[in-house]
Amino acid sequence: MKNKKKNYHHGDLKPALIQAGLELLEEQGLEALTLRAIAARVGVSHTAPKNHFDGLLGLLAAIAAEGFRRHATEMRKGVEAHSNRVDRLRAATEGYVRFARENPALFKLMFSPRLKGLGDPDLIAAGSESYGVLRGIADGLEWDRPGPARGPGEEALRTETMLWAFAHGYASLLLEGHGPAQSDGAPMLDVLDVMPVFHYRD
Amino acid sequence: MKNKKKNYHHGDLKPALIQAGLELLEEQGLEALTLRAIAARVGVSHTAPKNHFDGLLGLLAAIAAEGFRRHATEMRKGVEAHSNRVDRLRAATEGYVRFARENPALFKLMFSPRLKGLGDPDLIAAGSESYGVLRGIADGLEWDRPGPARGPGEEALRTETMLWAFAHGYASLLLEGHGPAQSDGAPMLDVLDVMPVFHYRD
DNA sequence: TGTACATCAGTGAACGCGCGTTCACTGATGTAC
DNA sequence: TGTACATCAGTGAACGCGCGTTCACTGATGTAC
Repeated sequence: MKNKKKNYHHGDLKPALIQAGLELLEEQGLEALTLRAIAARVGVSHTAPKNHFDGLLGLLAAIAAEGFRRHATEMRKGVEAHSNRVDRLRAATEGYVRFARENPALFKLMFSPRLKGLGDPDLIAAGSESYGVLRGIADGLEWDRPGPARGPGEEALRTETMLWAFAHGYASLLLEGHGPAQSDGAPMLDVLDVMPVFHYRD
Repeated sequence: MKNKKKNYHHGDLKPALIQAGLELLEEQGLEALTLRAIAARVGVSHTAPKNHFDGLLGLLAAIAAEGFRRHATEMRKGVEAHSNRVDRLRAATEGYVRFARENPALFKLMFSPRLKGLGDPDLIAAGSESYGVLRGIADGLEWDRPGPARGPGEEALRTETMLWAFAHGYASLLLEGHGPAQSDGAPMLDVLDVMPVFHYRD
């Protein structure tokens, strides 16, 4: 039944469109992600997605949500191989950057301002899941102690902010080709060789 | 002569187009930056820019180059107020982020992949000028000493990479509204309260 | 000082393109009886 | 077991939109003599 030729109804169009979008992103980049191109890849008319998504933006949001879920998985994968908390943090950071390197167009889509204003619940939940990985690991860690003492809540937020800014910035520079020394084609220093050293407050 | 009404020739069209582009960016964002819109703002037909720029991309490159020059200026402004090297570095970082906050669309254009592949010499030079500010200030500074000892060249590259990743990531999260705690509308922690502490190697 | 003429800078109509959306439709499926 | 019918999912032609580019043109300017 599933492989019957020439079904008038596709039968599984919604996930098929998301999958096609992910493939298109990888092969042709963010600008190629149009309703017509995605539908054509599935072999369906370009008006068919309207039955499953709220226009192009709805479909893009679903693709981005899947991206955040994979992003979270990529970070967790490295984390679970370590028990030491600092090692776990380093593995998560490495996963953050690895995901961006291996899925550059998807990474850009995930952080696209077009989707931010949409308020799509699935996308928001997936984003929180991804943020939660870094957040959970960073909690209780510090990397230096400048300034006055802080409450544990503020200290945690500070660590998260530092870590996200660094990981996100490293990934962005990498994708944009704007990193130090990259103008002459040299590779960027490895992220683990550059990231701050964190320690666990006793 | 300059203010004569209804001049057939504009007389100063090239810089006027760049200025109009900067204003459009500020008022309507990156997506509004089309040949037609820029030309209309100057009061000229939308084919006129062809006489001064190599199509839309050429004009965008000129606008981005002006952006990098202002970016460099913004960083230098804070730097010159301090003599202590660590303070100078912090001021430069603050300038980096302030520029992004005050010119979000221009900042995005400057790092747009569309322009990276263009190879426009003026744009490359302006980018290098901006990079050079952080690079010059970061040289000789470190923020910790993990791992084996390094040569001074590699250590400098490491400091630059760390600093750019952090500043660029902080600015990006800020613009995208994806920072920690921002989903519930809370402001991000100040960049200076979050950035790593650098010290000067004796 | 005047004239001829080449060059420069801007015009505006037309073009082709790809986009998302709308709309009337139709084939397939599921359900009530 | 069969039939009627509502609903669902996909079709394909048409539409309007804004875009950058092309093209023949024209008004203004500068220069040679």
